[in-house]
Amino acid sequence: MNEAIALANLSALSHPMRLRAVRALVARAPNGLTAGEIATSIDASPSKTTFHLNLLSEAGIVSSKRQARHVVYQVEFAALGALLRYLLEDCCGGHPTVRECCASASGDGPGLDC
Amino acid sequence: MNEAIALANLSALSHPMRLRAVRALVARAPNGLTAGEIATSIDASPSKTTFHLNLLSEAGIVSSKRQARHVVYQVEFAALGALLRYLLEDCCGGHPTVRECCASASGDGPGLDC
DNA sequence: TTTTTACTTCAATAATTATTGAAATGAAAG
DNA sequence: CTTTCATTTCAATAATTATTGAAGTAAAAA
Repeated sequence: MNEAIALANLSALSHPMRLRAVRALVARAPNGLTAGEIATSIDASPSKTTFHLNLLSEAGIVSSKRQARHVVYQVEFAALGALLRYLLEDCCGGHPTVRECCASASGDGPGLDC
Repeated sequence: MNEAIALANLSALSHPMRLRAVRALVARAPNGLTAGEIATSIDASPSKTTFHLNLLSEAGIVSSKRQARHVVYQVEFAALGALLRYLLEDCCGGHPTVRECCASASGDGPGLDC
């Protein structure tokens, strides 16, 4: 992970349709969803969906493979993990406040209002 | 944290100057930096710097206060923590792969290549 | 109280990003 | 081999975001 990749990742996630697409894919992991299913779930036209999925794909946040007439998209958890790690470690300097927000998400730390 | 705030946060971070400004502020936390020092450190004109700092400020990622002739900016770690938590928990569903990338950033988990 | 320093605002322009809808492609079914 | 389905591509347009530089504001120094 480096600045350029992190920026591409952040840009890719910073659009409502794309963030929703990612969440839909997370909900259906590890099987993924077809482009058409994603289009339906985010209520977007086919070309719009392709446009946004391409950005996510170029950023490495999703991958795709053709299956017969469908194209199945899957979320790349490792890419998201790398982005979060970069933000936490390289951008926030591993600051305790930030680290504890991530830790408290797993229910083990003290309850913070993150 | 909700989708709209998360999107504003992601947008705010997805510009090279803004991400660098945040990193510069993290490096100087908790004291912060003046607008002029930030401008110097990211090599930007005064108005450009104000423009970008305003976006970060509106997103809640930085705060500012006037001190004599200077305006001192500080990074809001809680906001960054809330964003990371939202991404980890609400967007990634707390998926182990993502969680472990954050955990391994603190050096305690198994070494993953995040 | 004029000048200097530090920063912000504003309006014009440039650049990037997003949307639209029609045409094209790839793959299977008839 | 034509048709249908699923998706992508493309070109035109719209919308948003970023840059520029000049003018304005706030605070302290001269």
